[in-house]
Amino acid sequence: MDKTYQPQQLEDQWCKTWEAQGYFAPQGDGLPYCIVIPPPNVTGRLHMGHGFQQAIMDALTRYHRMLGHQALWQVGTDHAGIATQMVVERQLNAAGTSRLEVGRDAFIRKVWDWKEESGGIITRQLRRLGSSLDWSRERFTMDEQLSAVVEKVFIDLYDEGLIYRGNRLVNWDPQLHTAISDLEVVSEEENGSLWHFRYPLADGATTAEGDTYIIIATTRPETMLGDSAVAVHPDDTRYRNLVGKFVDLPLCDRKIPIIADDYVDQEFGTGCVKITPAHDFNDYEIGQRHDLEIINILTENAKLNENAPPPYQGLDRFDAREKVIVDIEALGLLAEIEPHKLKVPRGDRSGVIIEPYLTHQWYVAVQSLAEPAIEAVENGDIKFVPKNWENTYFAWMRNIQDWCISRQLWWGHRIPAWYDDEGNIYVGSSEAEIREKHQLEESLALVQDEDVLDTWFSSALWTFSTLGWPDDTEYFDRFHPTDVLVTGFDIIFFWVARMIMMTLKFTGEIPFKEVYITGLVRDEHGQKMSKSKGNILDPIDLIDGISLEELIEKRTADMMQPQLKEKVEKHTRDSFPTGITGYGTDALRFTFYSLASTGRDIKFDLGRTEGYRNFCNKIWNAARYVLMNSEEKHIEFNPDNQHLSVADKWILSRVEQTTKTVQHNMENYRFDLVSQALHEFFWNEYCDWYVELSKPVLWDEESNPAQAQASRFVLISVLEKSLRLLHPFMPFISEEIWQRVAPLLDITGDSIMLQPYPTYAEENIDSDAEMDIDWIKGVVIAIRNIRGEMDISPAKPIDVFLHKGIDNDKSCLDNYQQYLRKLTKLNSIQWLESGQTPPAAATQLYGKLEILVPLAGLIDAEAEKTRLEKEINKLETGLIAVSKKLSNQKFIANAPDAVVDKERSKEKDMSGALSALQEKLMQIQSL
RNA sequence: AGGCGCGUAGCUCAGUUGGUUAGAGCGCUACCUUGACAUGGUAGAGGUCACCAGUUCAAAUCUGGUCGUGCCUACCA
Repeated sequence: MDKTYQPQQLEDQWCKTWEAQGYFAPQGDGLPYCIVIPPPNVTGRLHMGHGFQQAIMDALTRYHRMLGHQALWQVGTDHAGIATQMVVERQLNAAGTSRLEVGRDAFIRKVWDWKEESGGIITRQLRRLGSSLDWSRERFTMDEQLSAVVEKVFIDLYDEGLIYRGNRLVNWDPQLHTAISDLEVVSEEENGSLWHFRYPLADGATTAEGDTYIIIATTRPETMLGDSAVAVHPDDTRYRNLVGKFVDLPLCDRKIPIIADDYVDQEFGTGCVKITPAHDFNDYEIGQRHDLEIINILTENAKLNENAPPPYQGLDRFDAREKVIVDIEALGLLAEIEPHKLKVPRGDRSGVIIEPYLTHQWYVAVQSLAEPAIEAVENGDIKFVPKNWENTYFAWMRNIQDWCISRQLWWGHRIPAWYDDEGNIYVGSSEAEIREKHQLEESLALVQDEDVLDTWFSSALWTFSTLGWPDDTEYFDRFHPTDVLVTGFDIIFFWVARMIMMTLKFTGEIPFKEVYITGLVRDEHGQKMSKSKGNILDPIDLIDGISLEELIEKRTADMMQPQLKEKVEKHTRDSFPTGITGYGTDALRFTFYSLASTGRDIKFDLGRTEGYRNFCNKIWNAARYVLMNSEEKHIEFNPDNQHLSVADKWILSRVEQTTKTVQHNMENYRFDLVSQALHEFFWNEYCDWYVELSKPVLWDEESNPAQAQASRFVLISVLEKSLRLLHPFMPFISEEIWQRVAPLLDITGDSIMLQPYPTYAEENIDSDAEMDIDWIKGVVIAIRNIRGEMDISPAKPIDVFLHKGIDNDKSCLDNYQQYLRKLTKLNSIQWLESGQTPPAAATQLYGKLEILVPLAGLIDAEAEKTRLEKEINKLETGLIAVSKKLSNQKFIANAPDAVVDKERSKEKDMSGALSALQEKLMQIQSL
């Protein structure tokens, strides 16, 4: 083995081998265990959030596979309608053409080409992470079979009346020319203005105060051209007399009514609201209530249409706004311009301001679907982890709106609906089928709906469509409901809720038993990672490493807003002045686990990745040590208990305890605690102590061959077991080392990933051994402490005396002297009987036992004095706290006996130690 | 405006049903290349657990409030 761990060399090869051998497919006849992957965008790239979630799903899958379950991690990708279409459109634009120019069929062919070309990127990245996905069952939302399910679901829901076509206001993206759902709109606070316009009262009416006009306020002045009323509150005495009268709408040559509606807030502005039913969701509602005219003044590009007065027709909405303001001012009707903060709705893809826009769209009536979906979580069939996310789910589900599922795109599942000349709607799987079903004449022309379905519509069917429902139910029957869904809280509404609704509706089953909601990975400053912020990290770059220049190039390429380039470059140079070192997949994965606690934000800390790369190196070198000491040596399997040293028994006990901790925390999805337990065990127990304790035994084999052989066996078998414990989290290094270690134990098997996961066996816990090793550690640390604090060269052998100990201390010294000698470089260690007088020395305590290093020639009495004083001081403060507690009668009376006893013995130990140290201090002072 | 979360060592975070002298990693200081590992070893410094009340024999932990901070939902034109 190489002297240092070099992940790049071994990871690639194992990815390929595992997959080629078919290890990722479910095997055996154990309990089925299934996770479906949240399908990433087929033409996308992996980001840190993916990396994090893949790491978790892979750990779960590998863990269950090793537990003997039939583990299936179902893989697949999503067609990502808008995102993918946008990319291809941009390519066409760059080539000087456009979607409309090439036409629908050719465009869709181009998208498929792009999918073929780029679709492999993300799946290659997934493989690099070591994800044990069953690639033989890879699915794509636009596959024939999945598309058939989409179609069936649409038709069935339509036939049941749960899908309908409606003409209402939607969120319209004027750049992408499509409707989007409420969830795809992000509203951010921005600075704007509130314009106050005077609307003259018609027919000589006046307000209560005698004004001939009323003042309305608006943040979108151009919409006044579509006003069809002015509303006031019915109780508002200022305007009560005006209700039923009219205003002359400026610039429009139109009279519009003044209506009363309690939607109006009397306190805000003047208490008069202009009502534009075609361009505002609230106004639309009011329009419905009062039967107002709906005047659409925009085209689908958000330019003013023929319903606007001629001077404005053809203007862009923002140009129209400027002109309206100028014209109103010219008429002397501009009362005031007030700075105003408002929430501006923007499309999450395009970033442009969304317009409420009246169009025909398809909707799912979700009310009846929502009820059972709520119940499934209420009654515990589906559990969220952490549980508090259930509140978020309930809050949304109980106030759910019908789902707009049509998108004015070309890339996606085309809506299976046809229209005749008279606008009749026919829904079915094909034109031919519809003609037959409805007995339509050949001469009747039918035209298919131009639109496609929201990508989330097909994603909602993902658990059952990927498993073969409804025709090929072998996998569906075995693996559905799936065991757990691993996803981020940002898509609880988009995806999780919709999956629950659709799956219950169509299969009668829940889609998954648990939903593990992960935190969101943020950058080192806690900022959300996004392309426009330029703080995106590609997990592959942390694995392989990347130079600063390449990273800048990557982050600034293909930006939607090129003006941000400079900022992104600077930010990148500040964050990674020397680029990023490659840390390997195992280190990256372990970082993710260590950060996977219950919080909702995960600040990614590269320092931890480096730490875990070092951990890998530690594992690597511990294995080197084991192999170097085992090669060409006789290994006695299952040695007789009598030949096991206390260290052997101890490490066997510790690995057992670790197994228990891992198991317990895996059940609760506490990957942070799992990784902590494994790290702690392997580094601080196996490497720091057990390996060191094994040295004196192995290096002195002649004097006790049976014991050396026993230790060698324990050394190897605990390493082997540790590798199995580690494997779900660090698949590559564990496999690489296991391949070399397993043969020493005559373990047959081609891969660690198919080996059994260690399970807890209480009989291996040995508390006597643990106590004795604690003694050894305690004494060793005491001696090292004196060395360190007294600045004694590690190279200098020293003499140690033990004094005032109890019987156990004496027998421990007798039994474990060789360990002490090896670990602390002793010249001699001697037991002083109670009658013997110790020399002047530096002192440490282990319980009652005094560990003494004589001053002679080594130690500065002043330094020891300072050290003792510090120690005494610490004890005194501790003792005061304990005594105070014990002198409190209420404490004695109320606290459980165990707690009181513990405090009592603590007091005894502390005061014993205190007086011992005080005595030592006096001794030193008297020198 | 409502809802949720967070505030523990310089940094990133643990702390399970209230009972430890409050922990880990990184960073920092000193010493050390000794036969697995300098991607290392040994020792050490560093926290009045945001603040204020309350419950309790006992609060980082429970309750209320304050301040700070982040997110989500709904929005006033």
